[in-house]
Amino acid sequence: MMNLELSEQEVIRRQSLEELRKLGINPYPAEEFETNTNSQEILSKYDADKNNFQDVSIAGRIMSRRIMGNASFIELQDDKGKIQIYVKRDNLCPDEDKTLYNTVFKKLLDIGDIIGIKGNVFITKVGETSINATELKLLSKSIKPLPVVKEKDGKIYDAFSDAEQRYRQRHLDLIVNPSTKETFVKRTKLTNSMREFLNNKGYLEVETPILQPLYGGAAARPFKTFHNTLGQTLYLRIANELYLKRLIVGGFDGVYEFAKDFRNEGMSRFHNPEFTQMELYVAYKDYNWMMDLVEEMVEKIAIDIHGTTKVKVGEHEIDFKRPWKRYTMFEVIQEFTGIDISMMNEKELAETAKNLDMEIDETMGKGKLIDEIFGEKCESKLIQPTFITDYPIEMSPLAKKHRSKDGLVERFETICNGKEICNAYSELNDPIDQRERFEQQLILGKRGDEEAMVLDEDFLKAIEYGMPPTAGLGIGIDRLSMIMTNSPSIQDVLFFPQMRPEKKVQKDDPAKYIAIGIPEEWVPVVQKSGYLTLESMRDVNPGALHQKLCGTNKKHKMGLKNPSQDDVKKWIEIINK
RNA sequence: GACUCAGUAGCUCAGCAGGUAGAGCACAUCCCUUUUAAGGAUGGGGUCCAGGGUUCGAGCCCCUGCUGGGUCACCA
Repeated sequence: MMNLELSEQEVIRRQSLEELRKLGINPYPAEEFETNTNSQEILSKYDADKNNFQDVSIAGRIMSRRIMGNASFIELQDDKGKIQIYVKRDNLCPDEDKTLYNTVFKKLLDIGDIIGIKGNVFITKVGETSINATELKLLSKSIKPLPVVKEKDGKIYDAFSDAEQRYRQRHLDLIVNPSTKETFVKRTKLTNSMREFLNNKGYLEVETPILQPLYGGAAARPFKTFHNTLGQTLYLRIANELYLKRLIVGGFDGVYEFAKDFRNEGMSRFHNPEFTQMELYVAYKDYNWMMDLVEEMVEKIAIDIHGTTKVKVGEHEIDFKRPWKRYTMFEVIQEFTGIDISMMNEKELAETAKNLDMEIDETMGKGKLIDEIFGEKCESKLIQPTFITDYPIEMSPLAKKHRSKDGLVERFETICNGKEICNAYSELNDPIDQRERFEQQLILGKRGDEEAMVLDEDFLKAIEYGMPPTAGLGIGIDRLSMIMTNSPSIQDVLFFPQMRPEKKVQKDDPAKYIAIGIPEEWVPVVQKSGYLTLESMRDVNPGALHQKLCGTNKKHKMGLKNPSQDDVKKWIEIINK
């Protein structure tokens, strides 16, 4: 009997599975299949004159098949790429028994199956380096057909491109779209390169709590959870800043963490509810020093990934070569608007913003207005990596007051491709000042600012013991990855971006059908005919239903004995009772 | 959250002026036998996202919802 839930191709593959078993072939063998090379190595190092690679063992997934009489070609894809396998009947089956070729290979294997191949490398008439298979072993049977993508001269045909499917079924995306794999390899190179850089400087990689009794270190709304044993509300961290600073207080001079942070806010091309930041704190340094470090580090990353400081991103070429431009906030605003706002008071700033066609409201203070003008008129125009320094104090409750400029803090952000990629301060280590800044945040919070920071008594206590002057940095790994991989969306650099869960179709349990007298074997037929719930059958015409059911039975060659019209009528009567 | 576009075969996509649902690849059967996104022939495969409405008749028109993309807003 056919399984009505499955597509025709799935049914055929399951049948193949059974036939393989009948032939004594385990479609899911347990033992190791030892490989001694991979596609990339063969393609780059095979040399016909040297006659190397004459005893290779390789494993991977069948991506295409061109089957002919007694000689066929398949494309095998492994971790590193694709290579063509030449399968000739008499090479694979030198003996009388040709079952492995005629039946197993030709009939029972499919695109998507994972196989092991042993053989020797040669170059075909057409000039393609290939493996002549002398052994073929099924390693895992695929019972769901893969999207089929073809490619010629770098041109992709029938691409698997539906964004929803690519994100929800990332495994398929990875199998079928080599560029997806490349993106994630680059992302890992990026973090490896950064980690190597920081380790070489002697900084210590640490881990700090993700579940925090208070959330701090950034302005954002948190995810809230509950610990049963402690009977306590906990928050997923929005940042790890306050914990890393405690470690600086504790006497580490340089600590860093690659941190997954969580923010309960909107999602977009640039925002995922969980994202990765690298935060670094170094004692006895200031923000000027940190700018030098960022330049050096990101330049190295670009070279490690691309072999050059120049990276193509969308329509732009971004050059990470040091030194990068540095502007103060006031300078950059003057550059892009022609207006010097450095001496303006709140009223004048509001006036200026209005003249620049910006929407403002009364609640905006001086700092917010400056930030808005920058965000609106400058940020998106900064394509090459650029440091913006000296932010208004209102926006930065954890940054040290500027050594010489009133009303500002020692803070910089790095803007690249029109987006912020890092944020850094000379960290505030004056405990009295810090307390006052928190208190100002509390006032904001009471006024309804949901992102205002909460006062962390434990943290204050820690820095009261004395925190050395410290430079701190947060760098957005996802955003930097987007730039380094030329990805337009954050979803492209996260293996499993957050998605709304797929809604399941509502379906009644078979028992409910059986309870009203429908024979068990008819339940799938009824559901296949479109009646997924008993309720949906309430108002149907019994005659029509009878016809439909018999039709489904016939169409799908179920071979069931049709119910009588009376039977069907009775079912509906029961439902309507 | 707002606006906007989209959802049709396993995959990529057509479909019109409302009139029996199409192509290529994939799949099956047969022929060919060193091919390169595609050798040839034949064939099977659809809840046209869901639910309502208009209509003699809806994949198409209208309404509601679901899911996704894009832009904007909050934000990194």
